[in-house]
Amino acid sequence: MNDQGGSITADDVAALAGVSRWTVNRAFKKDASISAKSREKVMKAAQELGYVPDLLATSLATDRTNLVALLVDDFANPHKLIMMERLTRILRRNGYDTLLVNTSDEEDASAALLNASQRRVDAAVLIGVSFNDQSLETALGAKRVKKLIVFARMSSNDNTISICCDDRAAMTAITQHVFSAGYRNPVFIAGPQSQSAHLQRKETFLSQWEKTTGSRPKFASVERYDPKLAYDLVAEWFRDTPKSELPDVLVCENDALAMGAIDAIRFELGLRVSEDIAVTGFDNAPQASSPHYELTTYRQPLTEMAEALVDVLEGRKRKSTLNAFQGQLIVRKSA
Amino acid sequence: MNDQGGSITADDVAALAGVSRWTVNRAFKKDASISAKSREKVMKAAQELGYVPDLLATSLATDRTNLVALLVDDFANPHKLIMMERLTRILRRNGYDTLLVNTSDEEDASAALLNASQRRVDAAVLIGVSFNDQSLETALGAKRVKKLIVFARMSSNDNTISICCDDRAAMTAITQHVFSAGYRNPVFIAGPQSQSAHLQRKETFLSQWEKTTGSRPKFASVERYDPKLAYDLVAEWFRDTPKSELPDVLVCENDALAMGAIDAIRFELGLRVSEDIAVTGFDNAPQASSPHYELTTYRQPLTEMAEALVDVLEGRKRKSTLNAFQGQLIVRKSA
DNA sequence: CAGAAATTTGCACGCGGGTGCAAAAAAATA
DNA sequence: TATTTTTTTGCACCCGCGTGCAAATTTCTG
Repeated sequence: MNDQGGSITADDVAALAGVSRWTVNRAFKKDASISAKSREKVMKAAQELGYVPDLLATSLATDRTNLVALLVDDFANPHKLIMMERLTRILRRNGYDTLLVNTSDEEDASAALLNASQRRVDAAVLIGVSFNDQSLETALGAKRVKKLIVFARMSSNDNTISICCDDRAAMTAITQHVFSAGYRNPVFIAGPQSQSAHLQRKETFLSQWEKTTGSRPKFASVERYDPKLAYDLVAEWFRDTPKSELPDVLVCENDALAMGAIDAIRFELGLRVSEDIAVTGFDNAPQASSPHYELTTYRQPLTEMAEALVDVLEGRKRKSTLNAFQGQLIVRKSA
Repeated sequence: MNDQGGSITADDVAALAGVSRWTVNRAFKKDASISAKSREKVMKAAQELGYVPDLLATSLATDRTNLVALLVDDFANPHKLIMMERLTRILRRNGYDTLLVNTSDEEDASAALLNASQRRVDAAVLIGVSFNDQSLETALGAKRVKKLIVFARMSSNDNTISICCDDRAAMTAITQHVFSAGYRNPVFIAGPQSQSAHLQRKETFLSQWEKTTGSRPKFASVERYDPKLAYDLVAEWFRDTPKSELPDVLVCENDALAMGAIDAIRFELGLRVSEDIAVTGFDNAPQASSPHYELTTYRQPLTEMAEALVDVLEGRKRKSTLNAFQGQLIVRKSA
C-alpha cells in the first residue's frame, strides 16, 4: 500500500526513488555516506509523498528521543510562563521537544518521573519548587531518566545538575541597593524551605545584611510561591503593628511574593509602597513592570541558561560553569 | 545481560519469572487472557527488577502514543497557565502525556504540527490564538495528525473539532449585566481578528447591545492578547477625549486586555475604574481577583471542557455537544 | 586500460513489544 | 477415567528505522 493506508514509510519512498530503504534513511541523516545524486532522488520522492522520518522508530532504534520532560508544580507564578516559553523555544531550536509534566497534584515527583522515563526522555528538567532530596533520590532510583536537571535553582544533590544564576551575587546586588537607598529595617519574605532544590537568597540576604549593619533581619516564609499567601502573611503580620515599628522594606524571594506583599501593603494596611514600605522581588515577571507594581527586581539570564541546558543535553559543558550566570538588577519605583 | 546493560526488558522479567516474554506483556495488559497465578509471578519479578513497559515500543507497535501536542502561541496571558495546568492534569489522569509546542515564533503553525506528527501524537490541541484557516489547512495537508482540536475557541474549519463554552450565552450575560448596571456608552476591546479560530464575543456583544438599545457600540482591536497593547490602545485613544465623551464601560474580550485597560485608565488617564470607566473581562485569570483589578469577568468551565477533550480523544462524544459549555459570570467591583 | 583505493549501496539483524493463531494445559463433562 | 470444552501459553511475524559489514560501484593511479 502506498500513501493512504496510514503513513508513508521509507519503503514507499525507496520504491518511488528506485533505491533501497536504507538509502532513503541515509538521505535523511546528516553525515551519512551517500552520493549527492541519490540523496537528491530520494528527497524528491520524499517530498512528493510527504514522507517524514518517524521519530518513534528512530528513538527506539537509537535510544535517543530528543525529548525533554519539563516538570512544573507551580502554576500560580506567571513567571513560569516566561520560563516555559524560553525553554521550549530554545530546546526546539536545537532539535528537542518538550514533555510538559504537571507535578502539582502528585504528592511525589517520582511518579511523574517514572512516567517520563517510560517515554525514555533524554532528560528531566525541574522548574518546580517543591521537590526535595528525598523525591529526587527515589526518582533516580528508577534510573531510567538519564539526566536530572534543576533549572533556575540550586541543588545539593550530587546526581543532579543545576543550572542557575549566581544567587549570591544577585542577592548581594539587591542588598546593596536596598542599603544604599537608605532602608534600615528590612524583613525577608521567603518561599517554601525545601531540602535540596533551594535558593541561596534568604541566607545571602541575611548574612550580607548582618555583615553590613551588624543586625540580623527578621524573615518569614510561606508554603508556596503564591501571591495570595504572601498577601495573607503580610496582612496578618503587620495589621496591628504600630507604624513606627513596621519594616521599611520587604525583600521578597521572588516577584510572585512581592506582588502579593504590595497588594497587602496597599489594600490591607492602607500604606504607600516605597514611601511607607518598599518592596523588592526577583525574576522580573511580566507584571513587575506594570504601573501597579513598578517592582524593583532581578532578571536572570534565561536565554543564556536555556542554552547552557542544551549544552548539558549534548554532553558538552562542565558542571562547574553552571551556577554562576549573571543577571541584572532592575530598579523601579517600588524600592 | 540482565539489569545494568541499559534498561530492563520484558525478556529479563520473563527469564526471572520462568515464563515467556509474551506472558510478561500480557501481565501488563488490562484485559488480557492470563491466569492470576502467572500474572502474580510476573508482577513480582517485574517489581524486583524495576521493569516498566517501554512506551516507545508500545506506541510503535500499536500506532497509539497516548501523547497530545499542546500548541501555545500566547505566553503573555497568565490565564494560559491555568489552562495548561488543567489540561495536563486531566490528560495525565486519563493516561495521556502532553507535548508542549511553542508556536509563538513560527510564522506558521504547520511546522509545529509537522513536528508533532513525527512523534505520532494522537491529537493536537490548540490553545493559541493566531492560527488561521490557512495554516490549519496546510497543517491538515500533512494528514499525519489524527485529530486537530481547537480548545476554548470556535473554529469554522470542518476538519477541526472545537471545544468551547457557549460564547454567545456568556457574552449575553455580560451584556445584560453591563446594561442593567446602568452603563450606556460602551466600547468593545477585541483581540486579533483571525479567520477561523475566533471568538463570537465581539459580534455577540455588538448585536446584543444594538438589539437592546438601538445603537451599535464602537470597538477597537489589538494584534495580540497582550495587556501592554491594550494599555497603549486605551491610553492613546482616550488621552485627549473630553471626559464627557469618554465611554462609561470597556467591555474586553479577555482579562489580559481588561487588565491592560484598567492600568491605562488609572495611570494614563488618571481616572477611577468603575466610577469613571468600568471594565469587564473574560476568563477569570488569577490576577482578576487581585484587589488592584477586582475584575468583573466570566469563568469558563475548564475542567468540564478538559474532560470533554478526553472524551473526544477516546472517540466517544458527538461533535454537536462540544460548543455549549456553560460558565459563570463573576461580578466584582470593576463593573 | 588494468588494478588498487575510495565511495556507495544492500542486507541481516536488532530496538521492545503487540497481534492473531495454533499448541498445550487446565477445567468441566460424561 | 476418557473426552470435550475452555483457558493459557508460546510463537512467527510486524511496527519503522539504525548499525555494522560485505558486496557492488565509482574514482583514481600508473
